[in-house]
This record gives sequence, C-alpha cells and structure tokens, in this order.
Amino acid sequence: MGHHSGSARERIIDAAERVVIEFGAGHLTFDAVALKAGLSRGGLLYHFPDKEALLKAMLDRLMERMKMRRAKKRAELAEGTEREIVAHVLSSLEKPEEVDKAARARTAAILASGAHDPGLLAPAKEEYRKLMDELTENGLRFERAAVIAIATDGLRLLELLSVSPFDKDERRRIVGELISLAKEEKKAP
Amino acid sequence: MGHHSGSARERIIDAAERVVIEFGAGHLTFDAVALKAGLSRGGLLYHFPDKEALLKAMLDRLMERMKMRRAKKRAELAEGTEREIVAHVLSSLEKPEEVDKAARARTAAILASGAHDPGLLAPAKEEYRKLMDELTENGLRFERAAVIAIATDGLRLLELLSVSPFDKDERRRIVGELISLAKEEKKAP
DNA sequence: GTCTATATCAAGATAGAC
DNA sequence: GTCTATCTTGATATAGAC
Repeated sequence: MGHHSGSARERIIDAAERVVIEFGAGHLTFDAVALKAGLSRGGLLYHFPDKEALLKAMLDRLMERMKMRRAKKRAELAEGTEREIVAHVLSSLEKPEEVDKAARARTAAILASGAHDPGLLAPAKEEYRKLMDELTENGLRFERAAVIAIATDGLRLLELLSVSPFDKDERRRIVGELISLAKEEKKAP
Repeated sequence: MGHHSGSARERIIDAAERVVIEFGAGHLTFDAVALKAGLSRGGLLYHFPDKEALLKAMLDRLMERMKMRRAKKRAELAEGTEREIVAHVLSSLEKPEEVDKAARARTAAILASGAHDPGLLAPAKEEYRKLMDELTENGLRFERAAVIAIATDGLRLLELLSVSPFDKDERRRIVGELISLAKEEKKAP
C-alpha cells in the first residue's frame, strides 16, 4: 500500500501543518501549502483533489503518529497502573513547545479541521474514546485518567492558540504534577 | 459609557458566537452573522467596520463575562485555599455543555480569533496569566492550580471542537475530580 | 442606523498542455 | 506527476440612497 517515505504526500502534509502553525488554522489555503511544499497548486491538487481530502489525510497521520509515539514511550516505562497515562503525558508534553515542532504540528490538524468542517472531527472523537479505554485498562481510576488527559490536551491546545502563559520552568513543573497525579493513585486507600 | 443592554452590538456578538458554534470558526462571515442577527451586511458593518473589530469585541466580552461569572460563583463559596480555583471550575463547567450555550459561546471567540489572526489572542494570554496569579493568591500550590485550570479549559476546547467523548455522567464525575483535587491540597503535609 | 448596490479580491476547483 | 491558465464562487469592504 504505502509509498516510499518522503513522498510528495508526506511533504505536502508537512507543509500544511507548518502553514497552520505559522499563520493560523484560517489561513490553510492551497496557495500557502503549495508555496511551502515547493510545488504549484495544480501539482498539489493531483495528490489531494479537494480540501477535505487534505484535512482527512492530516488527521489520519496525526492519529497514527500519536499512537506510535505513545507506544514508543510506553516501551521505555516500567509496568504499572500508571504506565499508559504517563506515556500519554510524556509523548505529548515531554519536550518544551518551542522545540517540539512535531507536537505542535499534530494539534494543528485538529484546529484546521474544526475551522473548516467540525464534522471531520468525528473520527478523532472515537480515537479519544479508545484512548480513555486504554488509559484505564490497567486499573487507573477513570476520573483521574480523564483529568490528566484533558489537562495534557488542554495545554497543547492553549499553546497552539498562543494563549498559554507558562514559561519553560512552569511548564516543566506542570508536567511533573501530571505525572505525580498519575502515580499517587497507586497509594490511594 | 455603555449603551442600553440588548443593543445592536450585543445582538451582533451573540449572533457571531452562534455562527461559530453551529458552523465552525472558519465560517464566521459577515453574511452569516448578519443573517443570524437579523440585519443586512451594511447594517452590521456600521457597528463593526471590519472583521478584526468584531473579533476584538467578541474577545473583550468573553473575558469580561468570564470574570463576572467567576466572581459571582466565588461569592457563593465559603472562604478557603481552594475558593478561587473551585469558582473557576464551576463557572466554566457546572452545567452540562448541551445546556450551557453561554459557556460554549465564550470559547468560540477564542477559536475564531485564533483562526483569523493568532495575534489577536495576546490579551487573552495576559488574562490567563492574571487568572493564574489569582488562583494561587490564597496559598494554593501553583502546579496544582495550573493543572486544574488547563484541564478545565482543555475540556471546554475539546467540547467546542466536538472531540470530547464523555457522556453526561462521566463529565459530572470529571468535574467532581477537579474539585477534589483542589480540596485535597489543604490536607497535604 | 440600516439598507442596496457594487468593486475587489482571494480561494476552491477544473481542463488540458507538457 | 507537475505545470499554467481559467472558471466560479464567496467574502471583505466601500459608496451612497433612504
């Protein structure tokens, strides 16, 4: 099925994510993407016949990569109740946002799709439900898992919207608190 | 300063918020807003000469109303370390999202501004910083306050993007967990 | 203060050459 | 597979009548 990596499709999706990050979800146009990807509108439209196709591809790759990153992180962690949720937090927030362009890029697809057609986000909702199931699989209490998950994704969204007021050190402490909250659950009565 | 309530400006901002909620931030057009507000494009442009003016007005009203709702909630709560943060959580999430159109509307302005021009969100960032200062004023530990705040706002954003997978009961339990996390801090060693 | 034009432009999408 | 050219629409914004 898949083509060689570094394919035109991949390069175009990369470009689209960068457009959203630099100019905002409302400025994801074929023109801007073509410019960033280094090809013409026509060439771009050969790969993605319309905007919906591009957004769906962005979302699909986003979800795929998030799962991969989480799996990779989980493999580095010791077993335990909190293993899944810690993998989720760290795979999303481990690196400071200025550095982790990939993480910002991931969230970009969500905002761009929401701006264009909220209906496109239905699959993302299903994925989020599955994520919650996995997070609680090892016995972690649902409420605690949910709070940590929405805090993690909330911080990502706030950062992408440039509303997050936290500096690097504060952010590091917040991530630490999220991890603590996950581990605390083990010792609960 | 202010004009009578129910003024044209207010009705237009109401309409704009509803457009974002129903069709997504990318479909906030003068046409759509004029239609919802029950006047013509020309009439609308008399009040808001360009889109930036409309978005700024939406953001200003959003921040003003959030502060008012929080203050009102705080007045109902007993004094204590966690008073401010509990007021924040409840004023944002108390009512289920289907019911609380006002709460969704508030978040709408953020997404719409972010889509149009991320620079417009600079004042929102300052407000968020001030909010964090107030939340920790009573002695609540910064990390805990921040986690609860980003979880609260994260859930709001996920709901507005239709990505939140939680049903009414799960949501109620999540809000309960946020309150517990605020109160727990009192008993810490 | 609200309306109806209308000018202008940006963006999505198609067709066909190379 | 990529390009240029073109069609078409929809959105911002202006001008001026009522």
